[in-house]
Amino acid sequence: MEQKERTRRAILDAALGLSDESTLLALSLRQVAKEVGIVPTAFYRHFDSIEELGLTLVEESLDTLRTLLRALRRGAGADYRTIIDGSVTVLVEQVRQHHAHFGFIARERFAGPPAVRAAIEHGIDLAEKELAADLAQLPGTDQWSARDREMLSGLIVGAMVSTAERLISVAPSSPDEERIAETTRTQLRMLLVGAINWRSQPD
Amino acid sequence: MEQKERTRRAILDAALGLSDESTLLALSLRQVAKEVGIVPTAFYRHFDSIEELGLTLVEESLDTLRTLLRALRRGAGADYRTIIDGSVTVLVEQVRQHHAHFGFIARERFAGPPAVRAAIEHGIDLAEKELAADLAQLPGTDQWSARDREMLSGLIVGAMVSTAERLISVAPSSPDEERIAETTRTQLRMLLVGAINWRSQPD
DNA sequence: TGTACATCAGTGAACGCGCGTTCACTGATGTAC
DNA sequence: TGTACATCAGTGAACGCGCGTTCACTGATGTAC
Repeated sequence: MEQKERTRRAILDAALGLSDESTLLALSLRQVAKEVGIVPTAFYRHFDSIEELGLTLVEESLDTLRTLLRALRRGAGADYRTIIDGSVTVLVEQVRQHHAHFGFIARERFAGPPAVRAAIEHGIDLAEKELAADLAQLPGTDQWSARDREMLSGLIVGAMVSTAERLISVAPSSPDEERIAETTRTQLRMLLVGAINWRSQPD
Repeated sequence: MEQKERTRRAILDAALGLSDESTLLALSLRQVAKEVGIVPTAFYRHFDSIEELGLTLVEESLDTLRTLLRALRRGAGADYRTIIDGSVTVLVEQVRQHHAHFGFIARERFAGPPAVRAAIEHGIDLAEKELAADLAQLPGTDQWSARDREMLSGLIVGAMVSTAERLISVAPSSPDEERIAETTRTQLRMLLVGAINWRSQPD
């Protein structure tokens, strides 16, 4: 019974690894089976199709994303600078540890099978909405319209996503990684300066 | 001679259309030939491989992107609000007219063949650098460090890219399209408020 | 604890199909005189 | 302008290959008594 779970895990890992330099849509069942070391037909003992496997990987990857957001939220309450620095550190750490998952999301978000694309878009939307709700608890933004908070949330998530996309193609603990992290910190600071001064500007 | 050019164009358009719901890596030469209405082997009279065809499409798509940036630059000199509103209008217009090209870039940026990915990343980098150079001519930012201007440029290009990605999956001239445009305008305004107040903040 | 039986993960042969690529070809278009 | 010839875009048959999926199977693992 536990052997079955191990094979299932191996299939998921092989798919994650193989799709790394292409995409789910270009991935064949036989390639995956070969990589795992099972005969092609054994694949069907675990998944109905490559697409179903893909949806499982989306869930896993979105779980990783949610873990990231939860970790960020835990840092709230401190001053802006501390929040930002901490958030970026957590982001870098997560991308380093779950490299394959973030790469998977970046790739399949626009190039995956329709059901996979939809699931990812839904997950990102949800993340933006949750962040927007959290923003309501920060001093200053609590008096904004819900719409304005969603916009700021969109900008922040956008900056995070594009940072994650950059981090993926860079060696862990490299000078490149630190440069990207520092750029993101400064960008988020600039962004929050905008948010703080928002509404005090002429409309 | 002109017939050859027409077939070549038909191949490019067919590839653009077919890759729309997958990616270059999952696209077969025979599918393209069938769509164009030629025999598979005739493909070789125009391209050596699907990948070479892909690189041609990257060039075309990046050309579209550069046209967009040039149009944006023409609007500079006016006040911020006018620049932003005009830029977003141009962006929406371009995505509407060159839907296939922007979709292609979004998809192949992370999921395409390595050479295609590299060409797209290089094109976006270039766009960011050019925008950063333009920013130096605006009052206020001209006294920033080159690094800070690159960061702001990164944020703006990032917001533009993510807006384009959203626009792709939405009907032209729809209420959704207008909603996305308006969100982007507000986001860019917030972002520029941050830029204007930058450096007057404690460091 | 030992035995008899059921379950089911993984096997291996076989299928028809679409793939990229080769090759010798045909016949329309473009050029030289 | 008319003819003879060269070029080369598109054809069609053929190849070997990897694909997803079917099926009847084997033998290890897990369960009941």
